[in-house]
Amino acid sequence: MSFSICVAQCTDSLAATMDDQARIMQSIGGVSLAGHSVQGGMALPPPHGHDGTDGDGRKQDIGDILHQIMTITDQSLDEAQAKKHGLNCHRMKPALFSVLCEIKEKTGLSIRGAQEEDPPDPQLMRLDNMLLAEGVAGPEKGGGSAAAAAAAAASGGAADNSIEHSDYRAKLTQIRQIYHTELEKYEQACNEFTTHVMNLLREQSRTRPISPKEIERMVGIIHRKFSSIQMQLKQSTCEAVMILRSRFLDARRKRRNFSKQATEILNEYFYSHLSNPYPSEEAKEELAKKCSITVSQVSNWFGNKRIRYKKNIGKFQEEANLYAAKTAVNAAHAAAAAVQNSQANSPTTPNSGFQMKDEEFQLDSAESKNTLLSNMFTGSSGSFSLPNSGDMFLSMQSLNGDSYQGAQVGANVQSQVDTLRHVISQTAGYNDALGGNPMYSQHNLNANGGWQDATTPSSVISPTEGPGSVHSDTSN
DNA sequence: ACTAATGATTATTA
DNA sequence: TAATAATCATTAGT
Repeated sequence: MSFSICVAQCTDSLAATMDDQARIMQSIGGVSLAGHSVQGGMALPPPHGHDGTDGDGRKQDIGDILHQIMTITDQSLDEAQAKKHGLNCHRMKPALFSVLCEIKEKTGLSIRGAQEEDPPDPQLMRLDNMLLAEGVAGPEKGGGSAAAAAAAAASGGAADNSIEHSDYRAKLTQIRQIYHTELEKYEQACNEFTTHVMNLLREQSRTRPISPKEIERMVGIIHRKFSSIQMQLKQSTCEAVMILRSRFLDARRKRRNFSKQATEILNEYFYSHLSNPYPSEEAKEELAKKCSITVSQVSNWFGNKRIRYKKNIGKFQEEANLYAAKTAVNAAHAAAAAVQNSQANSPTTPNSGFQMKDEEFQLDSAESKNTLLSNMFTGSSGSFSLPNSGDMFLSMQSLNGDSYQGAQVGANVQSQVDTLRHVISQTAGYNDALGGNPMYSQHNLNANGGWQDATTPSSVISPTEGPGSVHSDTSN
């Protein structure tokens, strides 16, 4: 028992100085023997047996033996081996052994309640889960930083974003590597230590009674000690990951403005779908591809744009006009191409896709304006009522704006557009000419309330109210 | 330096 | 769950 305590203490010191195994290994021999002698001292006479009643030579003999045991560690290894051999062959050895067995029996220090402790430590589980989630533990995913770098290189504009990402991953890999090497080291040390202790105990079992169960228990103690060290490692690894993560999150706040081209594309889509600026998932993907940004960036952009547009429509008038004109020109080209091809339902040019969309947009916006008008008259225009009252007529005019665009396109095209419209309306859930993607989300149908009320796609012709007009809203 | 613009994040909502 | 609204933090124009 005392021996096991000593070993446990040793493992404590081991936790402190993992690197100095040899020293610990050595010390364990010394301490254990010393501890043994303490226990022996309780039941047996002291080494030199100077109790006055000592008339018996046997006791002297035992005293000598114990003394030798005590001093065995002070001698060199060879000497000690020889002494040990001598002791083992001593005629008193079996007697001493049986005495020890008896003592052990009496003191009842056998393995009691070996407490098969295996309630998985909740904290350890938490740590494990977190490490697993963060990709530190568990299977290596992806090609690590190499794959990240490759992806960054491949995706052009998105590289900026990925560079930071790969940086993060590189650091994570570093942590991961350290974690694994340390874990391996611990494992190895644990095994070495266990075998060492087991050998030691087996060796000692020749001089004192040690049951296999005790050895097992000892191994259990050692393993528990090592797993507590492991937990420390896991804990500090978790901390490191958390720190890295927080830094990365901070870094992620850094932003870069999208390229002019990207904003152009996004704005084009936004203003040509002003009545329902909610791109479907597919549309988002396409926009993301075109702009070399991620889908979530597209979502962010539209979220921001919608809210900012709605907040201060006046401010965006100029922009709206600009893009409306642009799309009108596009539509004109597309329509012209459609006329030339006179193949309304098999659009092959990229522009024809736009043309269709524009057509749809115009329909939409006309409708939305109508609903808007009725809403306005019933007095349900919400926060925009005051500033928009002036825009009312402009909104009406913007209906003409459509026809204005049509006029721009050319009256002769109008009939063709009409046939197109027919084709479109006939083709239930028609697809985008570009990739067969449905460019309109279902929001088209059910988003009337929120957006269209607030939105007042104002006149393309008249840039009436300047940006600084009296919109009650005060932007930051 | 100050401010507007803008991309991203967070909390709330339907 | 996606959209909104508010807010943060950086960029960019003056």
